[in-house]
Amino acid sequence: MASRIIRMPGIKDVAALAGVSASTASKALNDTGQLRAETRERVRRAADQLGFRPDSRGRALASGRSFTVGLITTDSSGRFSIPIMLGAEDALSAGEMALVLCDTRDDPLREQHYLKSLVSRRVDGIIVTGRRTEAREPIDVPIPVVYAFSPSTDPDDTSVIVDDHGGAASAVRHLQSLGRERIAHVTGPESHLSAQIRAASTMGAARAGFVGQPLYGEWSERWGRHAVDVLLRAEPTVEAITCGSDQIARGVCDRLRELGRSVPDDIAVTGFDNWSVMALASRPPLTTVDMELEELGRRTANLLLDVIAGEPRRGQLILPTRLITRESTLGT
Amino acid sequence: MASRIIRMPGIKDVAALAGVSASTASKALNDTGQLRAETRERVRRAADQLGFRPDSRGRALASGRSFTVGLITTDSSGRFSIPIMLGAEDALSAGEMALVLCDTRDDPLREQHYLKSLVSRRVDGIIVTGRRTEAREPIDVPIPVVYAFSPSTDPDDTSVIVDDHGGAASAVRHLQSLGRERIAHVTGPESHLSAQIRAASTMGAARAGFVGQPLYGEWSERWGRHAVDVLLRAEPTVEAITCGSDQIARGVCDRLRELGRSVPDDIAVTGFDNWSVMALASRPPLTTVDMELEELGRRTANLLLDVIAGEPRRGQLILPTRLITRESTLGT
DNA sequence: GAAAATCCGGAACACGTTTTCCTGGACGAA
DNA sequence: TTCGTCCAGGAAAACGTGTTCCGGATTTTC
Repeated sequence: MASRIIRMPGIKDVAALAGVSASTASKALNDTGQLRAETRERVRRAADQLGFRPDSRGRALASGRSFTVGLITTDSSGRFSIPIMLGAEDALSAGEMALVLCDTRDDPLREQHYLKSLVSRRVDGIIVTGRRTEAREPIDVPIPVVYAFSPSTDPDDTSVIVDDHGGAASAVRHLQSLGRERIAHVTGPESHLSAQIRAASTMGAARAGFVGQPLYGEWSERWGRHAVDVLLRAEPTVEAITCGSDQIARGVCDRLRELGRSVPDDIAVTGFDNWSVMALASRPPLTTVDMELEELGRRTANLLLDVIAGEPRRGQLILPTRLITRESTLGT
Repeated sequence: MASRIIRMPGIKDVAALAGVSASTASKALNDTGQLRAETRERVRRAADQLGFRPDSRGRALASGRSFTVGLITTDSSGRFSIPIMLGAEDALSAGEMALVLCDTRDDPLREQHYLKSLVSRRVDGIIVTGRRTEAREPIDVPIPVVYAFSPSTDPDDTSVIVDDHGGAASAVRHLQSLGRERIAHVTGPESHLSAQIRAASTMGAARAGFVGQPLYGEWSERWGRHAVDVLLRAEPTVEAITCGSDQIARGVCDRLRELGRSVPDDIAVTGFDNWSVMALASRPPLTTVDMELEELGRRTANLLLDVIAGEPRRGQLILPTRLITRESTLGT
């Protein structure tokens, strides 16, 4: 149990114990000013002895910075924003920055509430992230902002986004390198930008080998299973299916197995997301495109630190994806 | 783009614009002291006009509180701690408290680092949560702490935990109410406390109807599928299988279907977690035990607020689970 | 009409740190 | 000796609030 709270030692207590003034103690602990080495050491020992931790509220006030950044996410369930968050937190904690979490639950009112709160806290910067890859309206605050995953509609804002285009193309090229030419694509709702981009990019990379039209549906295993029936009826000679998500790909694999088609011997399958609970549990495990969201979070945080330091990097930074190859294309 | 950062208006700017002193402005905005209504209104208008947001660093310093709580989690992937976190954040944001996120990634060194950082920030309180239900060593800080999901080993600490016992029993009672008596149990590693408790509780509730021994394995679909083979060989007359997780239950359903057994007509199945990506995608969708982790997060946060307010609630608070019934026991 | 009560608002301080400026002493050079 | 230089450390201000105390002005009471 935490001992009864008395009072935490302040720098004045340290100074008193070391027999110096508060300002001298500050200099000693921060390696600044002109002090004898012996004095520095004495102050340090006093600080250690008292378990002194400088009060960052005072420091924040004096330095004009709060050493805090806010993370605004609209994605409560967090499939995408959680890894981004963790990456950002990782990068920030290295620099003694803290990250305060604000989940708006897609409610504009809550978003306003959080923005006011963050401004009130004089946060050094804000990271904005969302569930979709569609550009979102920028937020209006007199504080450095970087957008992650969902870019700002203002091209002058700083955004870090996933290379959906390259990701989809990499899956196709991988299949082609395995000798598969006749490629189909099953993905989510056509209203989703990421579905559109992945589909367009797949068609572009597959060129003449692309069979039929992209099959738009929903981001679910059920749709993946159903799409297989639709596809095989129309295009029985298909050699590979790239999917817009791992969920869809898993449904595709399940249905193919039920129909007695071997994956990948008869038909190779790829997913998108590298969502381990889907990609690894699928039978067979999925070759899939990893968006490297944690790295995206790290990059976003570092970019934000640059902006805070006064080196604004305007525009969109597009991060590469990584293709993870597994049995659904390689076999055992 | 955020307009160039000039300087945020302080309370002195508001005061100057309203033609009063800073202290008067403070009183006007905080509804304290003795002021004419007219003066109050004038100050408020000035504040609005300037878009004044009080600097919470100053406020924190003056009030002795930071209006911030830290959340320490060891669970980077976040299956369990994410909903807890969101619930806590929800409860805290209502009280104008911010939540700073600290993911230790199970590294004691990082944990120490974060603790120092939180103490430095003079956080008002700390929530500690983990991946397992095993009790964990308490943290040593002169700040109010509440443990969520993973209780503290010190029974005098405040912990909020899930009623694994009641959850498992509720699934069994549900099956019994449907006329199923011969019940088996498939769960995770015996080394996991939650697996042990759920198994013991299942056996206790099933009484004479319990068939064989609990099947311990791993938290995976693969194990669920395999366990079905083991179970049916030894106990062909089983009427229902309760599982220690939704992943296992999904594997069980898949294997039963492959073997031509109908769920639930031949054998009913229940899961644990209500992890929607498993429970809803399973064929059929799973009757399962929801641990209500978001509510747990909310309760934890509110408890912490109580402790901060000086009303310590010692000991373990065990929150009830909720049984979600779906087709895997009810049929269509 | 004078004393007392009431109301309004300002000055000063506290919170904990960093930073700027300044002073007193030691020392070397002329 | 005297002046200048350099060094070690202290005093005070600054950051932005909230709060306590106090004085002046207005109203009430006798």
